[in-house]
Amino acid sequence: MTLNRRLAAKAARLLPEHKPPGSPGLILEAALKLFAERGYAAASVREIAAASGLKPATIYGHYPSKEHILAELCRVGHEEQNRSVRAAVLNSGADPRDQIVAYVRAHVGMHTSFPMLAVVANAELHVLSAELGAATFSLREQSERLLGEIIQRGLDRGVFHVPNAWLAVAAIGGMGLRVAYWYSPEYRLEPHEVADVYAEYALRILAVKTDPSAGL
Amino acid sequence: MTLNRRLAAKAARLLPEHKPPGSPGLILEAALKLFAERGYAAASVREIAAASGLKPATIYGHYPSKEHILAELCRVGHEEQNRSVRAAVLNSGADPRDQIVAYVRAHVGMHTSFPMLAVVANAELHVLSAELGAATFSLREQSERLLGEIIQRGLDRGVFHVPNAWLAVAAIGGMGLRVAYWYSPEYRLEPHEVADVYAEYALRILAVKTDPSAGL
DNA sequence: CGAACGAACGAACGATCGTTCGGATGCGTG
DNA sequence: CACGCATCCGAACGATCGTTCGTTCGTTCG
Repeated sequence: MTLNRRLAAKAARLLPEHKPPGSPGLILEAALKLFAERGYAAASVREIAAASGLKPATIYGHYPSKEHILAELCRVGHEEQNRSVRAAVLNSGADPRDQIVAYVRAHVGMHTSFPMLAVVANAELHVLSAELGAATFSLREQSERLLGEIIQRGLDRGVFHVPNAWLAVAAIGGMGLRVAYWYSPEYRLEPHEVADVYAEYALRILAVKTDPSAGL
Repeated sequence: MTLNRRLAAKAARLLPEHKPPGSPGLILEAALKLFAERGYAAASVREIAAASGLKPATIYGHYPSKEHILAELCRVGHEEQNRSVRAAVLNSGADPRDQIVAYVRAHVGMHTSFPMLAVVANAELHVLSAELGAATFSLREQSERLLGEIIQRGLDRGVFHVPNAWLAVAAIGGMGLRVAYWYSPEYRLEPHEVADVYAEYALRILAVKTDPSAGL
């Protein structure tokens, strides 16, 4: 179970709208897999090239540097996460409880659907220079603030009960983040099962009074 | 807030009982800081040597390889974590609820007290060969199994209510893990505050019926 | 047909990597 | 003083790193 691998997922996955056509897309996909499995610093441009069916020199015809490839992956990952949770919350009505459920479901869903993208976008982000990471930092802050605002609204309305809104953000965000490392499609658990259970956990953390007849 | 750093902590911390005297201790401490901030692959032996006040060649008089230094840090980190949670649980009586509180408090306490050690021991573990990582893997599995057994006992006794014990382990463990990345001693939050709140969150995740008069 | 162009490549650049080796230095013990 | 022993270091090893340069190739378009 606890194997000597960084994450359980074995295949890189990139949405068509985030994967440019042709060689740039192949490069991005190969880099995603290598960055996720070995880490940015331990993955060489030569390995990325080989995995893309190209030669190292060709990479630089499509990306100015190795760091730019990482920056693109981080941006894409955070963009997908931000887009996902924002859409989910907007579709969930005005009740903070529904919004939390929508947010956590989308957040966890992102980490089960794109585990490699999530791992790279979060664990390798610190490598980026302030300039190359600016877009990603902004997206990350947006998502975090959205969760914070939902929780604050729930507190103001008296439907949530936690001593510290920020600690709830950290706890709910943190447990979702970790999913990307252990989730594998060949698991006994379907993505929606994980998402549903984690959404329930989030409600419990926030001490929402639930219908006892709903059972476990 | 969301700065371009891997973790918020700024100083490496190593318990005296885990820090060998003399140069080996200095090397271990310097490597801890560099591995935590930049990652194992991005930190060079020359940097570790400079930070220890030594020359690169001297490192190899105390450790056979760079990987052995990481292996030692991972082992120390997981040993401290394992020792801490085991002691806490043993001191907490037979009630699974008390055991969960003790476990989570110790677990979170480890991540606030030794954030760099926790980050390195968890995020860089995958680098180690099966041989060099064996001791660490064993400790990690022990800790995880202990948490799983506590939760299972609580389920059997009917004091916990979750649909899936493993998902609860993942959620509770995951939210604690993440603390090491954002916690900083210069925060407004004391370590015990974080630990107490997270212990409460764990109880809520497990749907323990608490005294409503206890407030938030 | 021939000019223009983007994509891909072979080869090499300087830099840095982990690591090794032989020797210098200091110190406690005979 | 002479010795053994551990510590430390200067210098260098081969390997690999990210990146660049000049060129070749196939396609497109006038």
